[in-house]
Amino acid sequence: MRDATLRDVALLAGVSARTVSNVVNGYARVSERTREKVERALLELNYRPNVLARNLARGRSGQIAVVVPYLDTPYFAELLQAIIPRAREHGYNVLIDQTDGDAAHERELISRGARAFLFDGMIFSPLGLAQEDLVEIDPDLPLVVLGERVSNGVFDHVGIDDVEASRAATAHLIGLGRRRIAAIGDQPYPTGEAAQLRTRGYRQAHADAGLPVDESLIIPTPRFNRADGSGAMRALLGREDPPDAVFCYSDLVALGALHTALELGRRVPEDVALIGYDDIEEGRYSNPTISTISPDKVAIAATAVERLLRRIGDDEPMPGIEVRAEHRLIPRESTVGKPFAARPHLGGT
Amino acid sequence: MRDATLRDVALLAGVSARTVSNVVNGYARVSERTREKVERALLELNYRPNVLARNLARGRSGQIAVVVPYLDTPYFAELLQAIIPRAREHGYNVLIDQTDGDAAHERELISRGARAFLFDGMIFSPLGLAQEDLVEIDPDLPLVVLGERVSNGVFDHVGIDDVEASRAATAHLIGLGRRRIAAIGDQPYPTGEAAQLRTRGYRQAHADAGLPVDESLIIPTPRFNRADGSGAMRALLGREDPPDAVFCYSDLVALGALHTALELGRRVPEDVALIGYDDIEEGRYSNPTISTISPDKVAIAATAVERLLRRIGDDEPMPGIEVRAEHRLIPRESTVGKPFAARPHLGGT
DNA sequence: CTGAAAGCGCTAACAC
DNA sequence: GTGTTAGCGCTTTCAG
Repeated sequence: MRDATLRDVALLAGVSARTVSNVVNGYARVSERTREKVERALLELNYRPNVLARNLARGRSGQIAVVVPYLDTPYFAELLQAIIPRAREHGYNVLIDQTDGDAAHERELISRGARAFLFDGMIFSPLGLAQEDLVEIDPDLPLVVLGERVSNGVFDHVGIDDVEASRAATAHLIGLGRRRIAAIGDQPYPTGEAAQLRTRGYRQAHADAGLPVDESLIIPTPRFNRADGSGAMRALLGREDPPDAVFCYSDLVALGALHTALELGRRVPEDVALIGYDDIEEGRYSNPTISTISPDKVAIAATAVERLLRRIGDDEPMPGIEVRAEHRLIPRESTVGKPFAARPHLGGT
Repeated sequence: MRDATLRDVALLAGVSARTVSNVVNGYARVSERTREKVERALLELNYRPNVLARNLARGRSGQIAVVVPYLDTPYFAELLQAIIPRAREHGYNVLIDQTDGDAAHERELISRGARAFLFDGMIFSPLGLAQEDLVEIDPDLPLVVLGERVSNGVFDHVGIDDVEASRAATAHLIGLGRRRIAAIGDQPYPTGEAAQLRTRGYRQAHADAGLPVDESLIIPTPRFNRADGSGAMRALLGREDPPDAVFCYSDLVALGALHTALELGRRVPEDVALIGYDDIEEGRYSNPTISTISPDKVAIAATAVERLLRRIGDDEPMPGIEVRAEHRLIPRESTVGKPFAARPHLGGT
């Protein structure tokens, strides 16, 4: 049997479609008697509004898109986990897409998706697209960008202060007495802005401490994953003058680096200390556990959704703003060692 | 400026909406001349079909829902990663939802979502819902269930042979000479069918080897995550007669157990060997790496999507079938030790 | 407070 | 081949 439509309900209740609609959506005041009649009919026919029709009539899709480069990157998975319930609270469904960092795909989504009424707005974590590409987006598309870009005034941007966080991470290593500190994850090309901010913080920490930067210790990697960290670490440890500490641009990189360091017989942190970035759960269970920069993901998710819905709600395009979420440094075993184990102190001068 | 509609294009091209629709959708044959005219108009107006309107007219939503308990569980993330491109190939968008294992939420999705035209079909990995709950679903909802349930004939089911995989995992440990083998992850209640299948395989391996099962070594856990594995391992190692091997019902459980074993000063695999389940990437980078049961996720994803689309396409409800995906056991360091390290052999009698 | 009716933009009989 | 047109099911303006 076909599902009941609004009209069926109206017929049964002996009222017009308009009134049923009012009841269903809680719009205008409906008299007590009418409401009861309608509600009985609603129940009897087990009515469910057809979302498609509703949205067509309303001129919106009721969905927001969340676009990330990779779904199986724990950081994004954890972020999504926080975004979905927030969106749902506000009656929005979440359409997820992964771009694999493909610039064409990212551009396509930005230019077509919203216009096709696939979604009303988008939370976007760009990878393939450089800052300059983002200026060409449709200013009518409600957009919130996550991560390390800076708003250009047309979309909102939410992220942490990457330069400062990276500076703090590097300073933490310096404070522990490390002097040859490598950095894994630089991306010295236009789409690598995220990485470059971290490199900047790394340099700044060195400058603050009056330490020179050995450029050969800054290792570029195509992505921020385990394999990248592993490969870079292997190269670093193969040198005659290996580093005594490494600032990794993601926890995944740190985990890959850790794996390889141990495999090659190095002790962590005694021989080489490691700090990551993102604070994914995995880093709390590795052996040793990974020190990290912890961005406030819940706040990022909540802010992103809140800003996006506000943009969707406003007809006038509103100027893009910049939101800084909190972050903190969490020292764990990969820099400060096991809590109760007796081991030589490496810190101090 | 408002976006161009089909009608605008028709007007400009001097044809009817019908013809434009034909061109856009590649339906009936259109004469070369007309097609050209239309395509020029299409381009000139930069036309994009309104998906909402199209779907309303077609009576479908063009979306499939993928419902998993937790998005930040690597196994699900990896599965989703494989599902999304498959669905997209066929022109479907993927709506993702996480239920947190909440039975009410799961039931709600099953009963309402499709009827509201939110999605045309659903790939579902149930957690809160017991097998018996699934029989009550709308037989008209195209549904593919993932994981450890068995099809009841109304929906399709795709998964691996859990009993056999679990038997093999346990037999692997027995073959290495282990005799006191614990199992972490049992769930002796109606919604724990997944876990129970694994326990069954565990028992079977013991029976095959003529070994008794120490019931106190079967540790139930509420979920399959790191914290569960860690807690269970702590309890096991606190006993006077600790196990010399553990079969963990997920890699996450194994990773948590590993963390705690090392923390308590045990050597893995010398003192206690560990095997997991799922083959998530994390297990290939842990120290030591985790032996595991590897389900063919790509095949599972492809099969699930393919079956679902077939069900969506068929008007007649088709009988649910059972699809078994491949799996294999991957021995890694957590059972067989480091490849080149000199260490005492524990195998043999 | 409620009814009638005009769309939302597209698809797909049904004609010609 | 192509045009006409009646919906898809809901929202919402305009009357009353």
